[in-house]
Amino acid sequence: MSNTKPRRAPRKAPAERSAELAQATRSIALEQGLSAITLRNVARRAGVAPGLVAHYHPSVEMLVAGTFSSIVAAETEEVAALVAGTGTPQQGLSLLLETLLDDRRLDVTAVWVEAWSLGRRNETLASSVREQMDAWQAVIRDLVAAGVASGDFSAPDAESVAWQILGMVDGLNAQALVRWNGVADRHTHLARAVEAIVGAAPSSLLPAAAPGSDR
Amino acid sequence: MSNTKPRRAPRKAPAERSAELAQATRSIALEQGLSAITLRNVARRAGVAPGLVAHYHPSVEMLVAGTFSSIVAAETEEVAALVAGTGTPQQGLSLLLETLLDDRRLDVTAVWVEAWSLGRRNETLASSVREQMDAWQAVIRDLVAAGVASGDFSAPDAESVAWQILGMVDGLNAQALVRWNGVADRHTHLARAVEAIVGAAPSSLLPAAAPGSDR
DNA sequence: GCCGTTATTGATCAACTGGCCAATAACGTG
DNA sequence: CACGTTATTGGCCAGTTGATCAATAACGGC
Repeated sequence: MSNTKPRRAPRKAPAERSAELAQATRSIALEQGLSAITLRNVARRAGVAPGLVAHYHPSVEMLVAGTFSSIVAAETEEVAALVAGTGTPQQGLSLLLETLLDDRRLDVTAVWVEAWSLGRRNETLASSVREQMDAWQAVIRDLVAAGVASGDFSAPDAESVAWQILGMVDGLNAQALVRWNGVADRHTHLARAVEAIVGAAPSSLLPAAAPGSDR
Repeated sequence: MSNTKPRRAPRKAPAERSAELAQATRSIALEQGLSAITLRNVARRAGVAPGLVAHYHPSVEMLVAGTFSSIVAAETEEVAALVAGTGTPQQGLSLLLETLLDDRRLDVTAVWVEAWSLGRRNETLASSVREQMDAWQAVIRDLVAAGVASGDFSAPDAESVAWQILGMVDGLNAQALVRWNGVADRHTHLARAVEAIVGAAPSSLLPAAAPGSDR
């Protein structure tokens, strides 16, 4: 009753308020897209006045770029950590492909695709996009290089092959964004394609056999 | 001197004016993106008053969707015709991959990527996107099916494989949009990957040998 | 407890958007 | 030649956007 109209947001430490705004902005980007990041939208979700958002982020362009980086960097680190816990390079690469094709990451894919477009008019964002693409490529490249070192892969150029794999994954995900239920066996086909370009043995990148079949 | 201020655009036949507006809109989309399609932008480029654009296109949403379809359908037909003129399925598929990775088509790729994002808020556009993706997939699917029929390919599911190839190509192109000079040997890697998923002989999809080497 | 610092507000501004419409003028049919 | 049709205009409206700023109020050091 009494707080149906909270006239003024409680004063908070800048670090705390800044974190709140960042979280509000991230959730908007994931739910409605990067282009839904406006001073008023962010302010409404955070429960503050529009001017306060501008106070913390004098430029919306930078807020968009920072939010993009925050979202995708978190995913990169998460997947990299996941893959780092596996044994052989084949298992690592297989798990990486399986994870990236997971439908639950479609919201992040949407952010990627929108960033590619918006980067055309927002140079700050474009720079962030290139940075984050480099980070992704490095994860894959290291994995491929490890496989080459162990003799499991035979790709002569891990750098180039990593870009190629990244591009394929992005394309398949973007496609799933529009035609979510179109393709069957995405993972199987992708695994075969990746085996070919990294020079891995056929079927060596297919998902681990069904649980219980080898025990 | 006399025509520095043409007060009024000459009255033209509706079909002619409509074609002019369509051309103006297409050029804007290719140069500045689909989101630059506004009543005033189109009017300025066509040399008419903003109201006239609204007169011919009561809904901007539909104008955007129509322009998207016009641009990408032209490309699909062009490439389909090009491929239809080749001999074997291998040659056709190889030429298709080579053509689609051509840097000169980046402006069309940008339109594709933006359409994927804008389709989220423009249902008319989203519908057009699905339609044009289907058209692309059909071209590839027929090519793969022809190869299976001739015994050159062994893909069990041309439908699914075609979607996969389309996704890969789109992803690599979108990547080139941002990192235009990043990857070397894009075509070679892609050809290997496609050979694997269509079940073609190794190197059978590489570009035709250097002129003179086999003659 | 006083006071400077600053977090927070809400209004305002210019610039843009799509859509609408009365007025104008050029065309083709009669 | 007259007249109805309609291509074309330009202004208007309500909505959105990012940015700015004076006013307010809460915090923390003294």
